[in-house]
Amino acid sequence: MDIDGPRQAILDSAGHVLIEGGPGCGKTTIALLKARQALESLEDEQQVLFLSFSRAAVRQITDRMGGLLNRASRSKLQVRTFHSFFMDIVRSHSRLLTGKPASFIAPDHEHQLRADFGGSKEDWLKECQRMATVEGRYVFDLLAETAATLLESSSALRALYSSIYPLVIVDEFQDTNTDQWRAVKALAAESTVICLADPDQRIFGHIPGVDEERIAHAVAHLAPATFDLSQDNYRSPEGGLLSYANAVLRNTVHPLPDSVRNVIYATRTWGADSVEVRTHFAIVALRQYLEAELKRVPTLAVLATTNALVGRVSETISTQSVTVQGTILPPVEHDLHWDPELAAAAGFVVASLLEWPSLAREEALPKTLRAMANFYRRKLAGGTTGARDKIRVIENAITAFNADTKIKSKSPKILISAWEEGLTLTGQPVADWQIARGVVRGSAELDELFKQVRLLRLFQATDALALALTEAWNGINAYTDAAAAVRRVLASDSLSVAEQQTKAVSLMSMHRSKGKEFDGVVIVEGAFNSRLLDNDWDEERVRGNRRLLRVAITRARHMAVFVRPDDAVPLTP
DNA sequence: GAACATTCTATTTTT
DNA sequence: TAGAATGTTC
Repeated sequence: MDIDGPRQAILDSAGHVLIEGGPGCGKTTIALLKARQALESLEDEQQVLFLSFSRAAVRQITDRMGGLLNRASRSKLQVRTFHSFFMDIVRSHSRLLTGKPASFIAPDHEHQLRADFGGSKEDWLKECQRMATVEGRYVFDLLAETAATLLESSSALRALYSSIYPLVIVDEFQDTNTDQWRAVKALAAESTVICLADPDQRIFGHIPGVDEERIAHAVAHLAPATFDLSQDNYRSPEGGLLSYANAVLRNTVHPLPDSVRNVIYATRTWGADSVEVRTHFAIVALRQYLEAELKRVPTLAVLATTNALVGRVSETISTQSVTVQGTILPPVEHDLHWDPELAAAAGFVVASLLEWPSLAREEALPKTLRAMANFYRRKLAGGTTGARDKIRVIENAITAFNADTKIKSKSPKILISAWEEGLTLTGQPVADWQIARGVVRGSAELDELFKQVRLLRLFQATDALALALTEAWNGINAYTDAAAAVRRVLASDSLSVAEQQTKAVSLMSMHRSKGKEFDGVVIVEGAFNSRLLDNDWDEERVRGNRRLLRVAITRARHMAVFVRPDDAVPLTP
């Protein structure tokens, strides 16, 4: 990167700084250079703090750091998520507020507690507050608020953190929520703050506390030196992708550049011409094209507005597809970036089956049914209200089973007759897993479980699972405590794709793609939901989706392919 | 009380 | 297409 006029001015400025600019303009790079410069004048115990939102973003920044900073500098630059920074503050100082040592409630545990608690959203928030103040137990959502309150209420604490971190860099500043901003503001009293922002990448406005006016707040409160790098583009300088993305954002006329292609499907057809198969086709074609252009294996992202559509595409491209013209599309190996908890919950049901041969009927079946009820608890926590009925039905079945009265519902009946038939396991984990998985079929509920369990493969869990199960094999006919063994594997970080080497093809929601980049992206639009634009939407929602589209298009370095229904609304006039 | 059939509707999320 | 809401049948 050239250090031009504005960049030199950033390096020379002494007070708070606001750097604005679009995707690929080099905000992060100049911030890292600024950090490198600041590090030279720091005392031994002082560090530079770089705050971002997700672990994926932290990793991205850390990777970038490698080329710019030497080892000594890197160790003095703390790149962290807001959550981990706030968690440290709460852990170390929350006694000031509650007089109790702090402990934390992890998200999956919170889901469980939430499902057991029942009650409305407001009641649950009150309960979280109560757990925090009375018991010193914090759900993750309360970390920012608590840390901000601590920093605001204790000048000694502010002084302490500002002395350790004289320079604080805040990434994606436009999406900070009220509490994150309160904490930053408190630190800004004595530390220098650098905000990196792009108002047009504000795509989390729907989250409570995220405010359209955030950048204006910062300007009013910090009076920062402001720099605009929006003219620069280091990501896709030749392809016209950024200028097309900006035209989509502003709804202005723009010719379709060569680096943007459209694939159209018929709204009312299924099977060979469905969105999923057309997307499969687009992925294969784009991969082939870019591989020839770049002479290497390209990285691709498949993006949609909803996780549901992303999941459907994942399922389709996992197996061979046949297009309407009869072209055979091979399965595409890929990473699926989304919450694996539901798949894990389904996995526990299959795991419980692996214990069957060594357990008594009275023990085995309730265990499996409870695992099934837990699967629906997880769904309930995710917002599917219909899951409540399913849980009730399963619990009724457990009661009836224990009382030896007639069971009415279908899924428990299927499981019971599967038990009667007996399950023959071999000691080979992979084969046995498939045998057990095969039992989970035949009713709407079991089929749904089966679908979810299949997704576990996409979280790269199979190797770890097989290993854990090998150890759990009792040498005769069953896996001892298989459910617990599987739980250990799935609960460990082995499922978080972020930690692993990424595959060439990644599937995720557009929101998740923020801050990442790929050689090519496939942007998928659904026919019934997951629309990119819709004439029925109000202006606010259209503006929001145009920002989201700009983020999605600019993830690509070389090419973006749209898969859209034939009645799609044009992106530019 | 549970299953099945019918009709209507349709964001986004990190730790 | 999936999910929710509602109605009908056993």
